[in-house]
Amino acid sequence: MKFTQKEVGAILRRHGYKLTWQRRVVIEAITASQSSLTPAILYAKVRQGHPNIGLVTIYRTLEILAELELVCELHGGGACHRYTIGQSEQHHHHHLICSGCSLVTDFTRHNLSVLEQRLARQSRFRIDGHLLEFFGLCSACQEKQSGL
Amino acid sequence: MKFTQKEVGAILRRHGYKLTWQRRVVIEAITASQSSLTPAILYAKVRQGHPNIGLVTIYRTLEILAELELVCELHGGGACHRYTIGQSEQHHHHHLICSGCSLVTDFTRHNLSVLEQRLARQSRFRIDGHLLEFFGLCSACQEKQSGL
DNA sequence: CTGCTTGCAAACCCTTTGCAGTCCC
DNA sequence: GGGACTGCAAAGGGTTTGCAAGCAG
Repeated sequence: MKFTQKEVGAILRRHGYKLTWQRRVVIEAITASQSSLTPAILYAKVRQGHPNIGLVTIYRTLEILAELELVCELHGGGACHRYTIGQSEQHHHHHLICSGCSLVTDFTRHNLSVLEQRLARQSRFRIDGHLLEFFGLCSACQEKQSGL
Repeated sequence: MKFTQKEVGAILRRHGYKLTWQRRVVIEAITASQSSLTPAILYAKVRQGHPNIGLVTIYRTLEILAELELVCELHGGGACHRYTIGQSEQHHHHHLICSGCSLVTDFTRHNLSVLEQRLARQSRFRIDGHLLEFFGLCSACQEKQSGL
């Protein structure tokens, strides 16, 4: 399951970070969004309800959330430097990203450890991590496209 | 197999691009490198032998090479915005990247089409592509690390 | 109250663009 | 010789930093 706003806040405080209203608002915007967000988009969303927040705060909050692995950074399909809310139960999940609306769907089923072990053996690498993303068009965006 | 300098040059000309000495030099540096390169690193490498080349030319050449899919853009393990030479025989290959020296090893064995079809069915996405990278330490960098 | 946090402004990348001169084909 | 290409300089966009004021705990 994806992190809830409350969980994220609690983890922040557990790590000694203060829960300012600015951070609450940023966290709310991220957890409420089904899609991936750039700092600029997040800034715009947050500004709608809270015009006094600074862009710098967005960057600094995202930095903390990424450090605590509460958000995931996305890369594929031109989505570089976008963030989406993380998963609370398991770390090993991957993303399916819509190129149209940036909707993010998580999937966990696929296990890459067999491949990882074979690659490590063949290449003599010590493998520390991987990045797996799929991108395409979600059903809503497919309909929009065919309707044009 | 990875593209050779000659192949890249020939493909460029076939697509109507001129083969200037600057482009030759950039292509030589990329094909000769076993690792992934940022524009800045590539610029520094090329400058060693050719101090008059401009950084702008590096960017413009990389743009063309990326468009023709002669180089691959890497993302994982903090390697965002790095490039490595592409593969001539098959398009479907993935990368194993060393976090220490940026060495890139290609692998082709793994087939994601089964997973892709299942995901497409479950999510109702039309899947257009994917990104799969592994990162870790190559054997040389493991030895360096243990020697410290 | 104390020190972390914020917002502003400025600094600081990295990357792109405009333009006159150059060079490949 | 002509049009694509290059290099310089400047503009542009995104991200980070310094600092005084503000606020959570």
